[in-house]
Amino acid sequence: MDPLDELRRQRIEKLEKLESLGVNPYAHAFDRTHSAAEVLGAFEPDGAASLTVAVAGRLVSLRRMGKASFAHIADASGRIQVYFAQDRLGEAGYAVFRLLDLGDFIGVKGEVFRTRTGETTIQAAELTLLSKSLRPLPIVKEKIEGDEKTVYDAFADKETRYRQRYADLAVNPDVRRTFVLRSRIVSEMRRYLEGRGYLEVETPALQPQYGGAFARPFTTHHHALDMPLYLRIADELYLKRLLVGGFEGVFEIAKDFRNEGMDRDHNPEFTMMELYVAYRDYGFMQSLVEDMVHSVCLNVLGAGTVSHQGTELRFEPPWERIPFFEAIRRRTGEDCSGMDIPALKALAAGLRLQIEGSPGRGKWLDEIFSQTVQPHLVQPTFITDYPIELSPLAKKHRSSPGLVERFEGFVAGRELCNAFSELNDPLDQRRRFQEQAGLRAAGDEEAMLLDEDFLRALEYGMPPTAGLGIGVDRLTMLLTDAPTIRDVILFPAMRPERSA
RNA sequence: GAGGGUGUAGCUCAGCUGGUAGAGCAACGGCCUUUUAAGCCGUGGGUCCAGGGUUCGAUUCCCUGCACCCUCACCA
Repeated sequence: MDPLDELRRQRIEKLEKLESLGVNPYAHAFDRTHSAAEVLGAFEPDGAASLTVAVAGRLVSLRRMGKASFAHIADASGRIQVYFAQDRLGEAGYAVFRLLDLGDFIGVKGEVFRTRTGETTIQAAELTLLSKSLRPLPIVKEKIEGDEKTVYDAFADKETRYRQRYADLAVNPDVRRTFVLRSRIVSEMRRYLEGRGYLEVETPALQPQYGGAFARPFTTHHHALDMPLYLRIADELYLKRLLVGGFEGVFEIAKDFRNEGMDRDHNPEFTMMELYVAYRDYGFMQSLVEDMVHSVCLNVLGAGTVSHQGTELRFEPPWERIPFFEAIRRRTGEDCSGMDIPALKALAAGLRLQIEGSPGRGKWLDEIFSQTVQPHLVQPTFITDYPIELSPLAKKHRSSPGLVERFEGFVAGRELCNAFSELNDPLDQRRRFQEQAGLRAAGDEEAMLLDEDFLRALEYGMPPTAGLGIGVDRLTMLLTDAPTIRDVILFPAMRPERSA
């Protein structure tokens, strides 16, 4: 027999014994009076009144000693010790206790006391089995000495932790904490924006034509309409349509899907917050971003700085602003702003950079930037005023020809956000799309598609608008000190498991 | 996509130069009513990732495949 099956069989046998004792191994509900943490907070060892509580949780440690035992149960708030003694529970109750396994969910009712060694503990007067666990969780022993917590043989196998996140969460409280923080980060962003009058909206994830970013899409097929559909790679073009419609400030927090490589910064589906506001430009948006991110950091972590992978990141505004070409000049000593493709190619060769195919000027510039500048952008920094070739949806710079009013925020060498004064000139937008069509014809699979409906909307008229996209996963990585995006996505994309 | 690494019990890991595998925890049985990595005595548990090859013999050496991890590339 499969050894795991043997462990499961033992537990099923116990389950059957429990049923024969009249115990329902899968109860319908249990009324709690306290969480584990609340018991610890409420108990006054020297208080005159006794404290009787009902708590529920998963059995995570067990020390059996004949007719009395100690155990810990864990709920979302933490863990608390429970003392099971036959003379209190009765023989029938203790018989049920004997059939419990680590991992079972139980409810316990009883008086709180303090043990000889000083640990606040519930003396179980009643025990209710809430859910029998049939498969051994990698529950681990812990030793707590003062503030020192030692975990023995922690459940650490990354593959299993990602594939079976439920087990990871059940066993590793720090993982739960990360996802609580993620929720608070999103919640704080939402609160920040709602407090300033922005309207949260939902736009299509299934789109007849994708756009708003450079990426290959996931494609699917609508049977009833017998037509291809694409999962969105960005929200941008739909949100801008809403400004045509008269909304003056909208945002959307949603999944985007990009059919590309995966690494520690990329998951094929990821969460983006996009924001568009009328009558504003990218300068306004810079202020908004630095203020919002600082505010989120402050409200979620209680400080405006965070330690990320050993580096202290300081989010207090203002963030440094460096124009794109200036940033390259500082790193390479070269001013690329006037360079044509051969000159850029020569510079790239000098830097030992290579690009496959026959890239355009934008691609060369981007490559030079991302190799020479980006890794050095550790503290929050805005790179501003990008070359127009890189930004077909951004408005031309008001004073510098060849540039657009665009900025990207970088933190810890990673792109955090992308924003611009939105292009609202429909004739210019059409020309930019046509340039993209040219790149596409030349083999650039990620070049943008011309979107006639979007152009129609722009022709009706879109007010001057500032737009923003922030990577929610990346922001979460920064604020939770996560080294990889997989640590901030509950169920990250994985190759299929070998059939078990 | 390239290079490197890893894959052994439910979990964490040993296993030197080839001779069909060990530990701790978990599990099972026994003793134990204030323990806390509880303790003591005993027991069971393995397709050594998969498939080929070399060999008398492969967990070990070679090849191929798969998964995961790291670095680089791609993904601006």
